[in-house]
Amino acid sequence: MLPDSIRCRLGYLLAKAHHRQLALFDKHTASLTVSGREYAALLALEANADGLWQSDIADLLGMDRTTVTYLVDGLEKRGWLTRSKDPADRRAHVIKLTPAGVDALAEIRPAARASTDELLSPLDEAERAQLRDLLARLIA
Amino acid sequence: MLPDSIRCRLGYLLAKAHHRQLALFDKHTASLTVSGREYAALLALEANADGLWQSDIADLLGMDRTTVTYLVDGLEKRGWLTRSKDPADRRAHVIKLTPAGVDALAEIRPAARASTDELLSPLDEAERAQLRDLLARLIA
DNA sequence: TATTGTTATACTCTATAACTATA
DNA sequence: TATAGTTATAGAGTATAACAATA
Repeated sequence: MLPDSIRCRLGYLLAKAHHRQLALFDKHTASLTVSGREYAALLALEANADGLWQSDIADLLGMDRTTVTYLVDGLEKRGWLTRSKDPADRRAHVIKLTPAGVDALAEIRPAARASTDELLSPLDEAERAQLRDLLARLIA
Repeated sequence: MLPDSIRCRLGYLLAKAHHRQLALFDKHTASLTVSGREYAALLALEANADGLWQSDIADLLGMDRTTVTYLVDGLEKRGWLTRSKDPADRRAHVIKLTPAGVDALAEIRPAARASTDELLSPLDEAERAQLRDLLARLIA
C-alpha cells in the first residue's frame, strides 16, 4: 500500500532509519539514563584526555554552544565530567572526563553496541561496512 | 580531531545524514512552503486516487493520528486536498487530492528531486541504489 | 571588536490523554 | 466496547538574541 514514490524516497528512508536507531538506543540503554548525544560527547572526551572546550564539543558534534551548555550541565550533575576555567584563556571552560565518567562509558558502550547490532541485524558484515562508508561520504 | 569512535558511530552518521537531507529539502523548496512530511502525504494521496482515511495516512507514514490531523489541516487550508465524511463509515474522513494539490505536487517534485540529487552527489548511480537498498532493509 | 559561555525566549515536533461521534 | 478524528497540554529538541567575562 505504501507507494514506491515514498518507499524509495531518501528523506523517508533516512527519517525512518534514524528514528529506529534512536528507539533502539533508548531501549538498550533504558537503565542508564543517557542520550545518544551525551554518549557521543563522552566518546569525544575519551579521545581527548587533556580536555576539550565546550566550543570544541560543539564543533565536533555539530551542535551550537547553547545546546552544549545544557548537555554539559546534565553530565556534570551526574559527576561524569568536570568544568574548569582554562588558565590560558579564562573565557573558556575545559571539560574533562572523571573516573566516574570513564566507568559510565564502560557501562554504556556495550549497550550502545548492542543497539547498533540490532539495527544492523538484517545486513551482513560487508554490507554494514558499505552502509557506514556510503553515509560517511554523504556528510563529508 | 573527531575520533573514529564517533565518526563511525551509526547514530552519528544517520543523524547527520538525516539533518543534511532536511536542510537540503528546505533549501530547494524554500519558495513552496511545504515540509517533507507534507510532500510524503501528497505522494501517498497521489498513489491512492480514491482517497485515504487519515488513519491510513498515519499508518503509511508512521505518524500518529494527532500529527495527521494537524498535517491535513495545513494542506486543506492551502486547498491541496479535501476532507469528506465516508458514507460507509461516518466516523472516518476520506482525504483526496484536489486539482490544485496535483499542481502543487508537480511543482514540488522537481525541487524535491533536486535536493536528493544534491545530497547524493558524492555517490555514483550504483552506490545510490545500494544506499537505498541498505536503508530499506534496515527499516523493513 | 571578537569570542566563550550563560540565560531567556520561542518555535517546531512529538507524545499523551481526554473528549465526540460513530460503529 | 472499540475506533476515527479532534483538541489541549506538556515535553523534547533546536534556534535566536541578549548578556557578562575575557581576549
